[in-house]
Amino acid sequence: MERNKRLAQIFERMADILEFLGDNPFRIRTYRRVAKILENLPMDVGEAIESGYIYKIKGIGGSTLAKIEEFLKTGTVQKYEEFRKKVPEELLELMEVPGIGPKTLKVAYEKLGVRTKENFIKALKDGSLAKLPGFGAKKVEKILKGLELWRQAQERIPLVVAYPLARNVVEYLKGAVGDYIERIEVAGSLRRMKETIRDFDILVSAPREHWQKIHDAFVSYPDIEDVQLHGQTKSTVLLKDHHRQCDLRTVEPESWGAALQYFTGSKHHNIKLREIAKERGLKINEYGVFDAETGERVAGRTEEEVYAVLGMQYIPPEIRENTGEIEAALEHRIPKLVGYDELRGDLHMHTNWSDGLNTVEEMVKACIDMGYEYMAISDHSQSARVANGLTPERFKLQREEIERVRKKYGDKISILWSVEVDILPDGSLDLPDELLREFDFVTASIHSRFNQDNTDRLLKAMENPYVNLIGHPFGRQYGYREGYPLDFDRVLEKALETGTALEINSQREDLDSQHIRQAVERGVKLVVNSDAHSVGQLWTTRIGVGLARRGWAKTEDILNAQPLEVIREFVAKKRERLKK
DNA sequence: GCCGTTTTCGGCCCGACTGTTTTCAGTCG
Repeated sequence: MERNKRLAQIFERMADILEFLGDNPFRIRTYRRVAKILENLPMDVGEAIESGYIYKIKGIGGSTLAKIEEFLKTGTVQKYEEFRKKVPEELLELMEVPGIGPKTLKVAYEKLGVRTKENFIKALKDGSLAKLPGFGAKKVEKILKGLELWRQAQERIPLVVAYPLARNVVEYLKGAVGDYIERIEVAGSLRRMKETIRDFDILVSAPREHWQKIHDAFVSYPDIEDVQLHGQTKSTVLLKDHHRQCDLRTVEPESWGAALQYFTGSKHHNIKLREIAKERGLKINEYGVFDAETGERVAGRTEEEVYAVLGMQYIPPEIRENTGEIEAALEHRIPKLVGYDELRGDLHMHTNWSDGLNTVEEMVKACIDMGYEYMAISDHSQSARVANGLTPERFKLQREEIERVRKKYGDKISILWSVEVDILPDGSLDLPDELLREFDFVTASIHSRFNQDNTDRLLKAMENPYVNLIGHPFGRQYGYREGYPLDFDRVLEKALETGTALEINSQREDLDSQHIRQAVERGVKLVVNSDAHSVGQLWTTRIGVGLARRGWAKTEDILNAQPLEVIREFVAKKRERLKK
């Protein structure tokens, strides 16, 4: 899949260059769309061509196909190589800066001879850009501010970090001006549960006479670094935490659904939606859906209404990426995704026996509060020395404590005795089979040698009859640490063959939604876990369910959305099948 | 660039805000 990514980058880059050159905007859009398609291709491009899959994709035409074939043959695209000579790479980077667009750069390039980032900043500061027609002091100041913002917001933050930050703002607003608010929701990429987040969009519906009070309260939020915009329909602030930009928009209640749909995006999803609306003689914007002829309002109060009037099934926010969901909704074949309230248990958490903060009893009480029917205590095994991993002897002592807690809380929740056993460099496990067979559920994970391809290591671990789940398969922490190289296709195949599940690790965001979608399509079972090291981290399974939904996972795809008997059966079946 | 039982040519999503304008261009989401 590396090739897909590289090719997608080429198309994205060509779009940037064309934008700079002032080319036909629709051609630019096409290139960007192609890049997006390639990124989300469920198979390698070469395979997509051989199998004929690619010919069925709408949006890939003759000349795109020729470029793809050229790339497969020569490793590059001639047209791209030509384009590259026309613009300094450094300038293209600046297009990501808020306030700087292609036209600004082009003027600087042509009128001032700017060729580098440094040149550009100099032109801003010495006033030479401000003198040009169409520019002025304020514009320059805005761009300088944008540069600073860009530097800080370079890094998108992981969803699991962003989520509570946005929630805090919402809770604050509810407390401060809740009486005036009819509805409030975080929209944007956070609502879509995208793996990483750049900024927050908060949407409020309220009668117009209260809007100003709501915006006044918003810009008085205590953890603000800077107020950038303070209007009565839209305000923008910069939060201190991670320098995130946070927008607030207010709309009339009759526009709530249309606005929520609009501000949730994604952009590609919305564009496609409007095309369809247009075909049907409708016009759709953030205020509602209207008859294109008469201007009469046909929908807008709820999101459901908006999709229904377009002849579509309701599309859950998590899959609004224009990767097939719109076509599916038109044909009413969007599956019912696993729900946020459907998790019946959490199968991965640590206690103070290894590197967790809380006792077994504290974790159990917290899981009862979460409303779980079952849970698994899964401390580290011995070779995880930094994590205070347990030797077989200490596991026996731990088991005795779990037995004691079971007696106390057994009527409220089923406590599984589990382990996160280390997969050693040769693919063998850190504990003997005689001990592994005693556990109710076994998760195996890699915690060493992150720089090598670990495919064979994982495959071997999956062949052990007592291993039920591979923990954080890619060994990554989204936004912080790239995972090791892995042949995911082979992992999926082996998982299916051996009856082993793969973990959606909520805090690490490993797997990501594309992997999840592949697993779901292949029929591999998944488990959504928190990997909590304290009671305060148990909530994060909400993130994992969000990722699962982004990957189109249904209830039956998620093992821990099933009754305990199903999990017991899953464990027994593998042991039976691979009996030694 | 792509696309088509209303088109193989002429379309291609939509609105707000800002700054530099006196009617609009550029940028953003």
